[in-house]
Amino acid sequence: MSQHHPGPESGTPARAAAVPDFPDLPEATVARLPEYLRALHHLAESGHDTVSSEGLANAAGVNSAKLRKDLSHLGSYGTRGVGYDVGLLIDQIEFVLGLTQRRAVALVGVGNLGHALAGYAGFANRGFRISALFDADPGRVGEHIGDLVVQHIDDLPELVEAEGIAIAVIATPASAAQSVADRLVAAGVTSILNFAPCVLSVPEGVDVRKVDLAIELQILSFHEHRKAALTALPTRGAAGLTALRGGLSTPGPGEAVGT
Amino acid sequence: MSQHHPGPESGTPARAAAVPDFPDLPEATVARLPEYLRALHHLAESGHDTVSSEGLANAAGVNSAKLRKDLSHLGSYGTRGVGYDVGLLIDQIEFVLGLTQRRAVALVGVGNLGHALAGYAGFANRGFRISALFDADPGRVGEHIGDLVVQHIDDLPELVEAEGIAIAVIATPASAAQSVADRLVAAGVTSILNFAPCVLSVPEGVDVRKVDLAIELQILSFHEHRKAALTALPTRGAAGLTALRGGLSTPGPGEAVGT
DNA sequence: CGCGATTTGTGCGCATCTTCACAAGCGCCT
DNA sequence: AGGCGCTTGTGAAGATGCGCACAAATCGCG
Repeated sequence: MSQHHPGPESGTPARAAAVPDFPDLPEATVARLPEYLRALHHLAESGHDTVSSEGLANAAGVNSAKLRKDLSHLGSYGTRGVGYDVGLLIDQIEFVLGLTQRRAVALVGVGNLGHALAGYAGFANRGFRISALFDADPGRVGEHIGDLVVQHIDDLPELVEAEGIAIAVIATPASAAQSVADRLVAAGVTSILNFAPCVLSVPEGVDVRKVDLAIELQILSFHEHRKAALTALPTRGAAGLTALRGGLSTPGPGEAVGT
Repeated sequence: MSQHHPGPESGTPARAAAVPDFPDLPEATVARLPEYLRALHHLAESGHDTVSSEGLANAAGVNSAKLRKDLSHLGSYGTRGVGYDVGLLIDQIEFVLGLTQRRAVALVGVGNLGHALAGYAGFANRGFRISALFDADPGRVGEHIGDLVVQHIDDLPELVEAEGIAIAVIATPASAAQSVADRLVAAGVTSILNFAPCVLSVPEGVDVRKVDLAIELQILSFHEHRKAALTALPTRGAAGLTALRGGLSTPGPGEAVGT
């Protein structure tokens, strides 16, 4: 995974326009690159050297035209008539995402969810290293989780500095989240992943992404409600119900609905 | 969600827009309603009876015009010159989201993450009840978590039927996720929240939402990379760096960077 | 009873995102 | 060498979403 991106100038011919490599990608594209990356690693492990846009698009669950346009923003790394070089594309995407070196991440809040996140192998496998755990509860400080020890949140500044942490995860109750965010920012953290169900207010220049598990379920609930209304009401809707409940025998060509 | 059909006229009356209670909300609106709902409950607990679009928009972290447009899709539940009735709005949103009755949810995969999700209070507080836990590992079957007992996944069909489960959460390793999804669909589940880092293929009519924790971090990593490039390069960029790292003393009026 | 202050609901232009469709490029085969 | 089939990269059209700005509606007050 820690493959090196091609040398600054050597190797491939000069990047079109890529001055210091900052293509200013559309947000929608950025959000999909990690999915492509995961699919590419999977392909690489299966022994594929090249892949067509159609093949990669399938593996990533998107439309092939969209995938090509996304990749075109990174530069021209495909070969017409052939496809994309899997290894090269992995390197390029990892470079753009800033994953050429493993990033240190702090995790604040070692409760129910925090414990699970601290032990989640998916982070370690995909470019990150949980470098420090924090909690405000003195009863939890000192606890060992994996090969880390829970620190008191007052020690945040020193550890952020020492470990070179720029990204933090908040897994505290909502009531504590804003205060924690303030302290993280004060300590120098510039990106926050927030699992607490609340809105965070942070200074300009700090990025916040939010994951709210209940919200995801509520969105699904809406669609359940809608499906129920559609199959119950329309007189000609009987076919709809049959299709819904009966379609299970053909799990093949369905569509996964993402993000 | 599940595939819009571009062919408007033929086939089903797809454009029939308004089923009595079904406003055909834009997806973007649906995704925000839960956030409004959370903010409204918070306001209600603080004793507010009414709230202006500006106030609610602040609490939910969105633009007030956007909020008004979102709510207008539900109908006219505001009073000009006054604002929105908090209680009424809560009822309306909960109805549209299908939360008027607590929904039963199945959780498959009682590993690291699954344990945390099973114990997550946020589900219970916001319209859901985890009604059954499943795992494929016989070593885990029978384990007590909260007041539930882990069932073997072979018992899925009976319990889905008995508990009236329409929504399921997948918290298994990626390698098992597709197979689990197939079995869920076969058992009658029509909405899936997938925590496994892989693309699920499901029949039409089944909704899938995906939460990939590593992807969220990778998106943040991209922005970190970009910020680093921007502050390192421009000669006059010293100011930018100062602003970034030094802005901590004024955590007040900042903006959360979303979506 | 009418007026001004306030706030909703929405029309409209702009931006972003998606999808189609096709020319240009590449490798292979004859 | 030349033609042929395959795949990329992209222009353009369409869809969706966003936010401004303002008319319409309501309340409270003199």
